[in-house]
Amino acid sequence: MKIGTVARKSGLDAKTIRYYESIGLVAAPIRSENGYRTYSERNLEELVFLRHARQFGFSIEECRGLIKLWRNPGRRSSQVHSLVAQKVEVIAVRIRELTAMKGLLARLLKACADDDKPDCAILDSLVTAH
Amino acid sequence: MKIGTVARKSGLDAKTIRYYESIGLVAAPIRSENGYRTYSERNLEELVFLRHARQFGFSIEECRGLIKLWRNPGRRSSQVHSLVAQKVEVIAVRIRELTAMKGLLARLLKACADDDKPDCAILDSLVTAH
DNA sequence: GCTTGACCCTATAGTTACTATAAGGTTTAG
DNA sequence: CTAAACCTTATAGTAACTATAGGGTCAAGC
Repeated sequence: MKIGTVARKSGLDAKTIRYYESIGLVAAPIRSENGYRTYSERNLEELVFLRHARQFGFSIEECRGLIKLWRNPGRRSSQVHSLVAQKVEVIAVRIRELTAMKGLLARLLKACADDDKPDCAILDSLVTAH
Repeated sequence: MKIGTVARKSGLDAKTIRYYESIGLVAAPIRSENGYRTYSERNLEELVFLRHARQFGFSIEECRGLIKLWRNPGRRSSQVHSLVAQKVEVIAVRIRELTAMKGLLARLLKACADDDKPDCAILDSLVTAH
Protein backbone atom coordinates (compact mmCIF):
# COMPACT_ATOMS: atom_id res chain seq x y z
CA MET A 1 0.00 0.00 0.00
CA LYS A 2 1.31 3.45 -0.89
CA ILE A 3 0.78 6.48 1.29
CA GLY A 4 -2.27 7.74 -0.61
CA THR A 5 -4.04 4.45 -0.02
CA VAL A 6 -3.33 4.25 3.71
CA ALA A 7 -4.28 7.89 3.94
CA ARG A 8 -7.72 7.13 2.50
CA LYS A 9 -8.13 3.94 4.52
CA SER A 10 -6.97 5.43 7.81
CA GLY A 11 -8.71 8.75 7.41
CA LEU A 12 -5.48 10.64 8.02
CA ASP A 13 -3.93 13.04 5.54
CA ALA A 14 -0.79 11.77 3.79
CA LYS A 15 1.07 14.77 5.14
CA THR A 16 -0.03 13.93 8.64
CA ILE A 17 1.24 10.39 8.22
CA ARG A 18 4.65 11.64 7.07
CA TYR A 19 4.64 14.03 10.00
CA TYR A 20 3.88 11.22 12.46
CA GLU A 21 6.78 9.30 10.99
CA SER A 22 9.09 12.31 11.24
CA ILE A 23 8.43 12.68 14.97
CA GLY A 24 8.77 8.97 15.58
CA LEU A 25 5.14 8.42 16.52
CA VAL A 26 4.88 5.62 13.97
CA ALA A 27 7.74 3.48 12.68
CA ALA A 28 9.08 4.26 9.22
CA PRO A 29 7.56 1.80 6.73
CA ILE A 30 9.71 0.01 4.19
CA ARG A 31 10.37 1.70 0.85
CA SER A 32 9.81 0.33 -2.61
CA GLU A 33 12.53 0.63 -5.25
CA ASN A 34 11.45 4.08 -6.32
CA GLY A 35 11.59 5.34 -2.73
CA TYR A 36 7.84 5.32 -2.13
CA ARG A 37 6.67 4.35 1.36
CA THR A 38 5.04 0.92 1.42
CA TYR A 39 2.61 0.19 4.23
CA SER A 40 1.50 -3.11 5.73
CA GLU A 41 -1.89 -3.93 7.26
CA ARG A 42 -0.31 -3.59 10.68
CA ASN A 43 0.92 -0.10 9.77
CA LEU A 44 -2.59 0.80 8.70
CA GLU A 45 -4.07 -0.54 11.91
CA GLU A 46 -1.71 1.65 13.90
CA LEU A 47 -2.68 4.74 11.94
CA VAL A 48 -6.36 4.03 12.48
CA PHE A 49 -5.65 3.64 16.18
CA LEU A 50 -3.95 7.02 16.15
CA ARG A 51 -6.76 8.74 14.32
CA HIS A 52 -9.24 7.48 16.87
CA ALA A 53 -7.06 8.42 19.81
CA ARG A 54 -6.54 11.92 18.38
CA GLN A 55 -10.29 12.29 17.80
CA PHE A 56 -10.79 11.44 21.45
CA GLY A 57 -8.64 14.39 22.35
CA PHE A 58 -5.41 12.65 23.25
CA SER A 59 -2.29 14.66 22.48
CA ILE A 60 0.51 13.24 20.37
CA GLU A 61 2.50 12.52 23.51
CA GLU A 62 -0.47 10.77 25.09
CA CYS A 63 -0.87 8.78 21.90
CA ARG A 64 2.71 7.62 22.27
CA GLY A 65 1.80 6.25 25.69
CA LEU A 66 -1.38 4.62 24.42
CA ILE A 67 0.45 2.88 21.59
CA LYS A 68 3.08 1.66 23.99
CA LEU A 69 0.38 0.15 26.20
CA TRP A 70 -1.39 -1.30 23.20
CA ARG A 71 1.81 -2.99 22.04
CA ASN A 72 2.65 -4.24 25.52
CA PRO A 73 1.06 -7.61 26.37
CA GLY A 74 2.04 -7.11 30.02
CA ARG A 75 -0.16 -4.04 30.41
CA ARG A 76 -2.94 -3.81 32.96
CA SER A 77 -6.28 -2.53 31.76
CA SER A 78 -6.34 -0.30 34.83
CA GLN A 79 -3.47 1.70 33.32
CA VAL A 80 -5.52 2.49 30.26
CA HIS A 81 -8.58 3.13 32.39
CA SER A 82 -6.70 5.68 34.43
CA LEU A 83 -5.41 7.53 31.36
CA VAL A 84 -8.87 7.77 29.90
CA ALA A 85 -10.46 8.77 33.20
CA GLN A 86 -8.00 11.63 33.45
CA LYS A 87 -8.81 12.73 29.92
CA VAL A 88 -12.52 12.71 30.70
CA GLU A 89 -11.84 14.96 33.66
CA VAL A 90 -9.84 17.41 31.54
CA ILE A 91 -12.64 17.52 28.98
CA ALA A 92 -15.20 18.08 31.72
CA VAL A 93 -13.22 21.04 33.03
CA ARG A 94 -12.94 22.53 29.56
CA ILE A 95 -16.67 22.13 29.02
CA ARG A 96 -17.36 23.94 32.28
CA GLU A 97 -15.02 26.76 31.27
CA LEU A 98 -16.62 27.15 27.88
CA THR A 99 -20.10 27.00 29.35
CA ALA A 100 -19.24 29.79 31.75
CA MET A 101 -17.77 31.85 28.90
CA LYS A 102 -20.85 31.29 26.80
CA GLY A 103 -23.12 32.30 29.67
CA LEU A 104 -21.28 35.55 30.24
CA LEU A 105 -21.28 36.42 26.55
CA ALA A 106 -24.97 35.60 26.21
CA ARG A 107 -25.68 37.97 29.09
CA LEU A 108 -23.72 40.71 27.35
CA LEU A 109 -25.61 40.08 24.13
CA LYS A 110 -28.90 40.73 25.87
CA ALA A 111 -27.58 43.96 27.36
CA CYS A 112 -26.46 45.29 23.97
CA ALA A 113 -28.94 47.45 22.13
CA ASP A 114 -28.01 45.93 18.75
CA ASP A 115 -28.84 49.10 16.82
CA ASP A 116 -27.17 51.89 14.81
CA LYS A 117 -25.97 53.86 17.81
CA PRO A 118 -22.40 53.54 19.08
CA ASP A 119 -23.34 52.92 22.73
CA CYS A 120 -22.58 49.31 23.49
CA ALA A 121 -22.88 47.49 26.78
CA ILE A 122 -20.54 44.79 25.54
CA LEU A 123 -17.63 47.15 24.92
CA ASP A 124 -18.33 48.84 28.24
CA SER A 125 -18.12 45.51 30.01
CA LEU A 126 -14.83 44.68 28.37
CA VAL A 127 -13.32 47.90 29.66
CA THR A 128 -14.39 47.42 33.25
CA ALA A 129 -14.83 43.97 34.74
CA HIS A 130 -16.60 40.90 33.50
CA MET B 1 3.96 53.13 35.12
CA LYS B 2 6.60 50.59 34.16
CA ILE B 3 5.74 47.28 32.55
CA GLY B 4 5.74 45.31 35.80
CA THR B 5 3.11 47.61 37.24
CA VAL B 6 0.75 47.49 34.24
CA ALA B 7 1.28 43.75 34.15
CA ARG B 8 0.03 43.43 37.72
CA LYS B 9 -2.80 45.92 37.19
CA SER B 10 -3.97 44.48 33.88
CA GLY B 11 -3.56 40.84 34.83
CA LEU B 12 -1.41 40.18 31.77
CA ASP B 13 2.15 38.90 31.92
CA ALA B 14 4.84 41.45 31.06
CA LYS B 15 6.04 39.15 28.31
CA THR B 16 2.54 39.01 26.88
CA ILE B 17 2.38 42.80 26.87
CA ARG B 18 5.68 43.04 24.98
CA TYR B 19 4.39 40.39 22.61
CA TYR B 20 1.19 42.35 21.96
CA GLU B 21 3.30 45.40 21.21
CA SER B 22 5.57 43.42 18.88
CA ILE B 23 2.62 42.31 16.76
CA GLY B 24 1.07 45.76 16.76
CA LEU B 25 -1.97 44.80 18.81
CA VAL B 26 -1.27 47.68 21.19
CA ALA B 27 0.62 50.88 20.38
CA ALA B 28 4.19 51.13 21.63
CA PRO B 29 4.23 53.22 24.81
CA ILE B 30 6.71 56.03 25.29
CA ARG B 31 10.09 55.18 26.76
CA SER B 32 11.83 56.76 29.73
CA GLU B 33 15.47 57.86 29.47
CA ASN B 34 16.79 54.43 30.37
CA GLY B 35 14.70 52.79 27.66
CA TYR B 36 12.01 51.39 29.96
CA ARG B 37 8.46 51.35 28.65
CA THR B 38 6.25 53.93 30.36
CA TYR B 39 2.51 53.29 30.33
CA SER B 40 -0.38 55.72 30.70
CA GLU B 41 -3.79 55.02 32.23
CA ARG B 42 -5.18 54.79 28.72
CA ASN B 43 -2.58 52.16 27.86
CA LEU B 44 -3.59 50.21 30.94
CA GLU B 45 -7.28 50.42 30.05
CA GLU B 46 -6.53 48.98 26.64
CA LEU B 47 -4.62 46.06 28.13
CA VAL B 48 -7.46 45.32 30.53
CA PHE B 49 -9.85 45.38 27.57
CA LEU B 50 -7.62 42.88 25.78
CA ARG B 51 -7.38 40.56 28.75
CA HIS B 52 -11.15 40.44 29.00
CA ALA B 53 -11.63 39.93 25.28
CA ARG B 54 -9.07 37.12 25.28
CA GLN B 55 -10.75 35.51 28.28
CA PHE B 56 -13.98 35.56 26.32
CA GLY B 57 -12.31 33.49 23.67
CA PHE B 58 -11.64 36.14 21.04
CA SER B 59 -8.52 35.54 18.98
CA ILE B 60 -5.81 38.15 18.65
CA GLU B 61 -7.15 39.09 15.23
CA GLU B 62 -10.68 39.39 16.57
CA CYS B 63 -9.31 41.54 19.37
CA ARG B 64 -7.84 43.84 16.75
CA GLY B 65 -11.33 44.30 15.34
CA LEU B 66 -12.90 44.82 18.75
CA ILE B 67 -10.37 47.50 19.66
CA LYS B 68 -10.94 49.24 16.37
CA LEU B 69 -14.68 49.31 17.06
CA TRP B 70 -14.09 50.44 20.61
CA ARG B 71 -11.94 53.35 19.40
CA ASN B 72 -14.38 54.26 16.65
CA PRO B 73 -17.12 56.69 17.78
CA GLY B 74 -19.00 56.04 14.53
CA ARG B 75 -19.52 52.35 15.32
CA ARG B 76 -22.95 50.76 15.54
CA SER B 77 -23.63 48.55 18.53
CA SER B 78 -25.11 46.01 16.12
CA GLN B 79 -21.60 45.43 14.73
CA VAL B 80 -20.33 44.42 18.14
CA HIS B 81 -23.48 42.41 18.78
CA SER B 82 -22.94 40.42 15.63
CA LEU B 83 -19.31 39.65 16.46
CA VAL B 84 -20.24 38.39 19.89
CA ALA B 85 -23.23 36.40 18.64
CA GLN B 86 -20.93 34.61 16.22
CA LYS B 87 -18.48 33.85 19.01
CA VAL B 88 -21.26 32.40 21.16
CA GLU B 89 -22.18 30.12 18.29
CA VAL B 90 -18.59 28.92 17.89
CA ILE B 91 -18.38 28.21 21.61
CA ALA B 92 -21.67 26.33 21.50
CA VAL B 93 -20.37 24.11 18.71
CA ARG B 94 -17.17 23.40 20.61
CA ILE B 95 -19.14 22.51 23.72
CA ARG B 96 -21.24 20.07 21.73
CA GLU B 97 -18.12 18.47 20.26
CA LEU B 98 -16.48 18.10 23.64
CA THR B 99 -19.66 16.74 25.18
CA ALA B 100 -19.87 14.09 22.48
CA MET B 101 -16.21 13.18 23.03
CA LYS B 102 -16.72 12.95 26.76
CA GLY B 103 -19.78 10.75 26.31
CA LEU B 104 -17.93 8.30 24.09
CA LEU B 105 -14.97 8.12 26.45
CA ALA B 106 -17.23 7.62 29.46
CA ARG B 107 -18.87 4.72 27.66
CA LEU B 108 -15.46 3.17 27.01
CA LEU B 109 -14.50 3.63 30.65
CA LYS B 110 -17.49 1.59 31.74
CA ALA B 111 -16.59 -1.18 29.31
CA CYS B 112 -13.03 -1.45 30.60
CA ALA B 113 -12.42 -4.00 33.32
CA ASP B 114 -9.99 -1.69 35.15
CA ASP B 115 -7.98 -4.56 36.59
CA ASP B 116 -4.54 -6.20 36.34
CA LYS B 117 -5.24 -8.11 33.15
CA PRO B 118 -4.15 -6.78 29.75
CA ASP B 119 -7.55 -7.17 28.06
CA CYS B 120 -8.93 -3.72 27.54
CA ALA B 121 -12.13 -2.70 25.80
CA ILE B 122 -10.80 0.81 25.35
CA LEU B 123 -7.78 -0.24 23.31
CA ASP B 124 -9.98 -2.60 21.33
CA SER B 125 -12.31 0.24 20.46
CA LEU B 126 -9.45 2.43 19.33
CA VAL B 127 -8.34 -0.24 16.89
CA THR B 128 -11.72 -0.80 15.29
CA ALA B 129 -14.28 2.00 15.14
CA HIS B 130 -15.49 4.47 17.68
C1' DG C 1 32.30 51.55 47.04
C1' DC C 2 30.27 47.17 46.39
C1' DT C 3 27.17 43.63 46.23
C1' DT C 4 22.55 41.68 46.00
C1' DG C 5 18.11 41.32 44.15
C1' DA C 6 14.47 42.97 41.62
C1' DC C 7 13.62 45.09 37.87
C1' DC C 8 14.10 46.17 32.74
C1' DC C 9 15.87 45.36 27.68
C1' DT C 10 16.51 42.63 23.01
C1' DA C 11 16.86 38.70 20.10
C1' DT C 12 16.13 34.07 19.23
C1' DA C 13 14.25 29.57 19.64
C1' DG C 14 10.78 26.40 21.39
C1' DT C 15 5.92 24.93 21.96
C1' DT C 16 1.53 21.91 19.46
C1' DA C 17 0.01 19.59 15.61
C1' DC C 18 -0.06 20.17 11.75
C1' DT C 19 -0.36 22.90 6.93
C1' DA C 20 1.63 25.11 3.05
C1' DT C 21 5.16 25.89 -0.27
C1' DA C 22 8.84 24.98 -3.38
C1' DA C 23 10.90 22.15 -6.40
C1' DG C 24 11.36 18.21 -7.99
C1' DG C 25 10.83 12.65 -9.49
C1' DT C 26 7.40 8.61 -10.97
C1' DT C 27 3.47 6.35 -12.78
C1' DT C 28 -0.46 5.73 -15.43
C1' DA C 29 -4.29 6.79 -18.57
C1' DG C 30 -5.47 8.47 -23.00
C1' DC D 1 3.81 11.85 -25.66
C1' DT D 2 1.76 14.46 -22.55
C1' DA D 3 -1.10 15.54 -18.68
C1' DA D 4 -2.86 14.26 -14.39
C1' DA D 5 -2.18 12.17 -10.35
C1' DC D 6 0.84 10.36 -7.70
C1' DC D 7 5.21 10.36 -4.78
C1' DT D 8 9.70 12.62 -2.56
C1' DT D 9 12.40 16.09 0.57
C1' DA D 10 13.29 20.37 2.93
C1' DT D 11 11.80 24.53 4.74
C1' DA D 12 8.74 27.89 6.57
C1' DG D 13 4.33 29.29 8.36
C1' DT D 14 0.34 29.01 11.74
C1' DA D 15 -1.57 30.80 17.03
C1' DA D 16 -0.37 32.80 21.06
C1' DC D 17 2.56 32.79 23.68
C1' DT D 18 6.79 30.91 26.73
C1' DA D 19 11.52 30.15 27.59
C1' DT D 20 16.30 31.14 27.18
C1' DA D 21 20.48 33.71 26.72
C1' DG D 22 22.81 37.59 27.71
C1' DG D 23 22.79 41.72 28.98
C1' DG D 24 21.62 46.84 31.36
C1' DT D 25 19.43 49.66 35.56
C1' DC D 26 18.29 50.88 40.10
C1' DA D 27 17.57 51.06 45.12
C1' DA D 28 18.83 49.18 49.59
C1' DG D 29 22.13 47.54 52.78
C1' DC D 30 27.07 46.73 54.54
